Amino acid sequence: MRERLTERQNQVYEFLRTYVRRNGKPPTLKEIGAHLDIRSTNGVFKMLSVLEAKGYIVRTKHEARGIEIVDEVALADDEPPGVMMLKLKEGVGKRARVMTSETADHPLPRSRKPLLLDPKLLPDDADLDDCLGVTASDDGMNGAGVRKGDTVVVEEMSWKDIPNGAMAAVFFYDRVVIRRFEYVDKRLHFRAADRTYADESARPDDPEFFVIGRALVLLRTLG
Amino acid sequence: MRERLTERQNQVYEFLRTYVRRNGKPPTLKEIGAHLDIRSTNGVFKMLSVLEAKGYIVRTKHEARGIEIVDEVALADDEPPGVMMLKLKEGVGKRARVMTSETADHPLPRSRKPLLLDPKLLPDDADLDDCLGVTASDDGMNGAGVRKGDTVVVEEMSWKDIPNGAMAAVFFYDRVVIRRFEYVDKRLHFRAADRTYADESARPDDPEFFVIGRALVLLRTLG
DNA sequence: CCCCCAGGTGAAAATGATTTCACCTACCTT
DNA sequence: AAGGTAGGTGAAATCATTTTCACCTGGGGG
Repeated sequence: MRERLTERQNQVYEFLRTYVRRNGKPPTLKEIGAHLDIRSTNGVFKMLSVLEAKGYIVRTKHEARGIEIVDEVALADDEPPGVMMLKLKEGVGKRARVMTSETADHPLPRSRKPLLLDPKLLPDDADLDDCLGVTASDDGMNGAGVRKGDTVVVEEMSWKDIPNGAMAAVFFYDRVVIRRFEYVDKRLHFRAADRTYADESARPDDPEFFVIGRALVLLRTLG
Repeated sequence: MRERLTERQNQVYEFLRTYVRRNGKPPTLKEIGAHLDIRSTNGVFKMLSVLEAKGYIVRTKHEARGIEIVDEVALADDEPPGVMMLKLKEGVGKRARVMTSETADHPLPRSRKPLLLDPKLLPDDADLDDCLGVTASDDGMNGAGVRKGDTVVVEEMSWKDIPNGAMAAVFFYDRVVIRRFEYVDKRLHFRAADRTYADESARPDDPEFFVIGRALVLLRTLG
């Protein structure tokens, strides 16, 4: 396993990844600095040196944009229990923000494999930076067309911001499921769309139920 | 249609594409020259100017490796009755080939709006260049989780290459629908997954039934 | 025959980008 | 309090790349 990155280092790393995906080439030190508010290219330079030392990137000396991102070979036991990291293609000019595990109230295990998704598929008010993909782990929303194994793009947000009746991704114990969300009588309600699955409800502070966010897009591999 | 390239120009263009795919970034003028035996970077510079003028690349002035390969999406000007063009992101560089109407036996009206899709979602044997997105126009596959309005990524292919039992996108009269495909008794069979929809069958040469291709991925905007 | 075009050569000028140098500031640990 | 680590500032030095300038070449077509 590679040495862990600090939050700041991870910000640089994630910026590199999104930049490359977006622009087809690595950024310059100046661009990295501009996006992460590091005024001196040397600050960036040192940061990259650390990333290289830890094995996350490889650089070529003196080469313009001489950065290569090293692909992590996902270990079997490190595999995501239903949550993967989504990288969204966005228009030029928008700033990438990194969602670290610490940002969420719950530690969400993530895959390092990004998925591309066209932002046109998302509603305009969705914040691209807060989106991630989860895998529905049951057939509780079969009646609404969401099946076990489907990938669902979720905009991470507090349950407070999810409108009643919207579809949400929820951490139930240790699995991610999709449910119709409702907040009534000071309780969170998770309604399944299948008779064989029971509706659930919980107090907002119940640690066994964690609302990841609003479900936006469904992706399914057919065949 | 873009102006044609001369042989030499095409060599440069193809080199750009392969370089980007292999290295995750565009080459420098010197590198291009080295591979194509052009000693002066200026020779390369002019060559690139031509490619840009003809619309094959876009450059950013003064930027190191400031080359982008342009995907052509030349399409009919009328809006889609269920078919849109899909653009697939491949590796780092963008790539899309236009499936012209002439390629298919049937004229497929297409939207000008490309959609990005991560190739990881597709099976390895699928040819990215043959993929396009269609909109399911009925609920005939509801039982299989495909609903009216869903976007389905289809790999264009002859019905001869679609395995029995696979999901396929089919042009029924004037609408695109998804059905389970089967070729039995010298007839094409299209089976719905909903009792309220009848199964259909047709002779291979029936002009009213045109098989667009194999259904690979489902995309649905939730909400 | 002459002119134009695709393709080039070479070198110098002008930016872009990376590296090095010399210090600095929190914060955490011993 | 001392020392290490993560993250930074600024400017100068150096190397990388692009762009411009001036001029060359060989094969068509009028």
